[in-house]
Amino acid sequence: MMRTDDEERKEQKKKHIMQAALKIFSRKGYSPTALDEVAQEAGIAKGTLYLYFKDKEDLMYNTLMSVHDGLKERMMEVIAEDMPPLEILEKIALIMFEYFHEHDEFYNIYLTILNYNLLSNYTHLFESMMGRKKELYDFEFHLVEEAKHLHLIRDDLATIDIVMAFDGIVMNILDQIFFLKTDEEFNPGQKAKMVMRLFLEGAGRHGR
Amino acid sequence: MMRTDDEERKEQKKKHIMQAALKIFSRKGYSPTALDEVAQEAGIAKGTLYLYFKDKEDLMYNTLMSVHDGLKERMMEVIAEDMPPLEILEKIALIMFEYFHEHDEFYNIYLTILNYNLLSNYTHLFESMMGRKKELYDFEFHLVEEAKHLHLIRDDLATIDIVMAFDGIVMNILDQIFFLKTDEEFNPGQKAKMVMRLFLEGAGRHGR
Amino acid sequence: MMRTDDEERKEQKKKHIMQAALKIFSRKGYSPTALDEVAQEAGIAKGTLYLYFKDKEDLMYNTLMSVHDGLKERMMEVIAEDMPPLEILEKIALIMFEYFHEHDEFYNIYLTILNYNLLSNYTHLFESMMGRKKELYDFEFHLVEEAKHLHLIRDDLATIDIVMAFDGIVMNILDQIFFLKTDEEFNPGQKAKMVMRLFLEGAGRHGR
Amino acid sequence: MMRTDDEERKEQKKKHIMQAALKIFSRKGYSPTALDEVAQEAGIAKGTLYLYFKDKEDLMYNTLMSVHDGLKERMMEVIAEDMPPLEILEKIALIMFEYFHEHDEFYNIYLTILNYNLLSNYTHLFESMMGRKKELYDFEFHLVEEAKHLHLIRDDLATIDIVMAFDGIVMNILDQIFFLKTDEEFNPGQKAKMVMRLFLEGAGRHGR
DNA sequence: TATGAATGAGCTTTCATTCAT
DNA sequence: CATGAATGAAAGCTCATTCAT
Repeated sequence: MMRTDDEERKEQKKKHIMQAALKIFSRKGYSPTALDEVAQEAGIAKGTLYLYFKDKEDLMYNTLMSVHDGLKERMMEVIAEDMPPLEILEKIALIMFEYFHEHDEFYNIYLTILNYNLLSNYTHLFESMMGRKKELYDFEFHLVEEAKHLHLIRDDLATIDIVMAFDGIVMNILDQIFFLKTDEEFNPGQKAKMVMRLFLEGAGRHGR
Repeated sequence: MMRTDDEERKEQKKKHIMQAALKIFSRKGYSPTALDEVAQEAGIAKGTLYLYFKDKEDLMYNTLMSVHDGLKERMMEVIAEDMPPLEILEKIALIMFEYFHEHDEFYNIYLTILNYNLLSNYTHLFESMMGRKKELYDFEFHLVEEAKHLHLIRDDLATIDIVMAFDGIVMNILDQIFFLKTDEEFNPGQKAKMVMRLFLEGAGRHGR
Repeated sequence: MMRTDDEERKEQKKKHIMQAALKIFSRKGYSPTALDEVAQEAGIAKGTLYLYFKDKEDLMYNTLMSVHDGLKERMMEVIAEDMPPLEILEKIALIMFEYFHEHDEFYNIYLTILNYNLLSNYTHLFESMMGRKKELYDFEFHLVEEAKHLHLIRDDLATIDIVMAFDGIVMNILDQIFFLKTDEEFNPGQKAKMVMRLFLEGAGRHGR
Repeated sequence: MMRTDDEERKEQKKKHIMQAALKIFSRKGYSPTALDEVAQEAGIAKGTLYLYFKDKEDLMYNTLMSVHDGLKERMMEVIAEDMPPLEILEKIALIMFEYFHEHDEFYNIYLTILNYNLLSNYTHLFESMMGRKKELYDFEFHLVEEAKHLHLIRDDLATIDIVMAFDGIVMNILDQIFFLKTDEEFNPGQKAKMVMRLFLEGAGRHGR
């Protein structure tokens, strides 16, 4: 089946271009990135970009989505496993840490995703990313609810607040890696455990 | 004193322009914002912008700084008060909630500030914002250390992690307002209290 | 008579402004000169320029003309004197050397005048300067003709060519001062004599 | 060799653009020339200019240099020939006359070159042109020195003055063509001979 | 399929000129 | 008379997009 071969090759090249795009977008942001530079990074002609992507926004869109797909896939595997909700939450934190630690360049873009508001010119991208984010929140929401049910999570606080707190801790610990850049080696597993302790037990010394 | 009057007026006009700039920058981000639009929003001619600001970046810079100054001032007042560290932390959360709730447009810009990486083209802005952010972290760091000393905060976790967690919770709860836009009226005081409970006690049901 | 006083004052101020304009125009040329800078140099507000001159071109025009008037006046005095033609020519050279040596800033502008072609956008200025230049040529033409008549100048060459040669030597010796900037003190009288020798006797060693 | 073909074509197009640029620059001077007009003259889009030249100054620079290269080449050929110094000087005059007569538009630009002072904003251009001018002067200086040695040129006058005089005569005779525009056909060879006679023998009637 | 030269709309910035004070 | 804030046309330059090869 030649067709499939061709498609395979095409898909491969798309990936190649998106890798280059990720690098540049992540370094400069969307608007300041010139497609010239992306093409150069990918080692192709500028015109070729348009054989694989409709326009600049489409390139950005696909790059973001594809890169986010990697994260999502890893998340899916976890969800599929039959584990207690709090362990899943820890896994989520772990995956975030691992994934971003492995994919340096992804991080800035991911923040751009979350910082969706500034992309509001680009409706399509905006709405898709919004959807993705909500998906994760929804899943975490579901986990927390389940944990509440199992009396693992306090039930005197709104689930949504708890979800936001969890997500906030994870994201900021991540930021710590990229922003503060402490010398010590980053250990995802250890950090995920720490996050869970902070998240579940709190920072206070209550009674202990 | 005529001089002062003139300067006063000039300062006033600068503020006026920055308000317009804030609106547009916050809606579109830096690069996609055309100064045409800012001028129109401010009700002035494009050329007039250059009487008050050196160039586009200078306008962005001053707008961000001035708007952040408002927040910083409020923070300063709190710092000046002689209160226990945990109450100050709560005050910080409160101020964040109040300030951003009052200043809708500020929020996106503030995220842009935090999402500093994408502004790395604009070194001056970048470094100033970096400095501002570190200032706040440093202060929070100091508070947490003090609280540890007073046995109010557990001492088995790194202070920096605790600070990041606190900041993360606050920021994400904020995001909730703007992103999730739940119908219920946002009550800053209540939210701040909730944040402190979550932060100090954790989300878990341990023992209770 | 108040009127005359007023006019006097006005004329004085015009001169003052033109002095400033000369400085800047001479430094930068016409187009690159910003009226802001002229106003600043003159110590007045930009708007004030328009009370004395119709527009930028008018300012340039008057500045050039007025400054050229100074030279022309000196020339006139010479013409008035009743001297043999060759001595008048030497006087002309002398005046050029003296005048430009005294008025540094005038020189560039004067070259601009002569380099009239590039000012062809500015028709009025162009034509006036053209007229001025022709006047001088005409006078020199007349002198050479007279000298031919007196058998002081060879008559086997076209008068116009001789005039152009004379003017060319004078102008280039001038250039030498400003361009080559030899250290030795510039002595106008001596240079004028030298020019006349070169002009009349030639550079060759014929027979001597 | 495809590569060479491409480069050839590119070079050709560059030349084409510079021709258009020369036309407009020569008509209006540097600052008043709008690139729009150059593009129109060249029959291309404005953006295309930037594919061949870094910016406006680069276009000006290359145009001037390339056009001056043509003259310089012709000069080089003469220098290469083994001729007596005075004949070389005559050749130089001849080349100037021929070259400028053939290249109408070049002349104004050339004056601009010489009228270097007003280009002092544009340092790079300025210095290069200054260098070119000095080169010619140096060569002429060398010729005159040689001629002095051969007792062809009087030795009671400074060589530099003689050079300036020669150059001045040539330049002003040139000006005659463009400025005075006498109807009679311009005959470069004849003019060059006349210049040499004037230059060597002088305009005076001494003894003859 | 791939190229990269060419385009031109759109941007930032400058500055001669005006006019309310 | 004098001011200088305000204007807006016009310039240089960039870059996403197209298209002939």
